[in-house]
Amino acid sequence: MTVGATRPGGRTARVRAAVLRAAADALVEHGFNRLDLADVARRAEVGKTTVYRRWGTVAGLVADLLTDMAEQSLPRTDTGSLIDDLRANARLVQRTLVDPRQGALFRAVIVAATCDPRAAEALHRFYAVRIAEWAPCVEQAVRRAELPQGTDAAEVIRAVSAPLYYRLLVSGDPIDRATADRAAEAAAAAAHAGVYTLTSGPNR
Amino acid sequence: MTVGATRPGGRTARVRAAVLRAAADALVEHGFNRLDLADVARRAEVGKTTVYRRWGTVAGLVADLLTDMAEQSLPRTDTGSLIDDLRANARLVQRTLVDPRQGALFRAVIVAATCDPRAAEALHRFYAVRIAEWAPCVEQAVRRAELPQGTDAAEVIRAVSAPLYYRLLVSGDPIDRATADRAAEAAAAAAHAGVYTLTSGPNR
DNA sequence: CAGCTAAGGGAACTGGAGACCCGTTATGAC
DNA sequence: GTCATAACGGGTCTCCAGTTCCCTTAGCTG
Repeated sequence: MTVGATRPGGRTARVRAAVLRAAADALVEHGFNRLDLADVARRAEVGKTTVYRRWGTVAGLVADLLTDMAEQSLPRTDTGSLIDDLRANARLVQRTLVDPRQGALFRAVIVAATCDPRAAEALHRFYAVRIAEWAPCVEQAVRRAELPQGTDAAEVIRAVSAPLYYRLLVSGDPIDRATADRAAEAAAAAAHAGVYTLTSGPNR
Repeated sequence: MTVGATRPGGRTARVRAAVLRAAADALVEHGFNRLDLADVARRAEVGKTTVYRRWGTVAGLVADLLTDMAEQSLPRTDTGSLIDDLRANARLVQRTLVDPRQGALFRAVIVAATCDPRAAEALHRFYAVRIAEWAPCVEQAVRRAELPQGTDAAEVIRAVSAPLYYRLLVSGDPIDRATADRAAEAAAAAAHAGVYTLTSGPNR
């Protein structure tokens, strides 16, 4: 029974993988708003109809791509020093955004998120996962009494990435290693000053 | 003579103003990638052909809109205290991004910049102007010896905005007044720590 | 291994964004 | 005032993204 059950085996998964890979390629080449689902289908060697039926719109496809991206994660460093961990994180983000393929892909998915609620939700989940992954290095610094009690770990991690994304999307300034290091140092300095404590304001 | 001279008088300027206003309205309502130049023409009560001829593409229109936006500027505060100036700046940005109309417009123009080089250049000019406008309050703090010599004023101002734009575009977290104040305090703390000095790294 | 059906694929169709043509209007020079 | 022409505007055409139709293929079940 339950004849109407879904059928996730073999072909379906293969098609999804091929289409997502093709979608990433196409996003890198043309960007979000020049993306054509027929082109994605051609690259994936899959029927155009299939792409339209399963994902419907460009934004829907990007949302699925983001869900897929959230699942594959990079291990964080754990040097035992807050500033070194933050610098490692900043440099990882910097390398990602500067990389022609990855950088273009991130720009594209961020654009998609501003255009479609599903893509936005997928993007926010993606970053929530990434931030949660790196938060422990701040929590450990608090436990080591390197940072004030009650420091918002997620907020510190966000503070590291923010200047890099700001340059990528807003100001257009170059994103070099020095920028990444400065972002990490700024976040550490602000955290030390107690700016990111949850309960109260800064204790200066 | 120079009969072939351009003709910027009366009608041309009126048309430009009407089209730019209509474009902003349409961007706020539909966002960048759902924007239709024919729809803009209708709103501006202007011929569709005119819009296509003068601006060509959606991105070109947005680039011109940004040029126009860069010209009208808001006066900055000058309280005589770095943290108060930065807080005022942060709150101004916060109010702008949270405002339904302004927030949507900024999202749209940032999206446009990721899709088109001309729009990107216009956006970067826009922010260069805004940052240069607020840099003096940091320079004064340096002169008052509130901040280390050689502090990169523009970088401090960017640091104030970055967390707010990061939330708007990337993480999707709410952008409230507390966020703005924290951004200002973090930038001030990092600047005090010497993170933004041009010549060397941090002097901690 | 047989058959049921979920999922994929080819091809024709359609609607609307954007390009083009050519007549009309208003600006600026004299 | 009048004339040359830059700029506007309505109507029409084209082309392709997205939809629909219906047939084919391949996963699961027993």
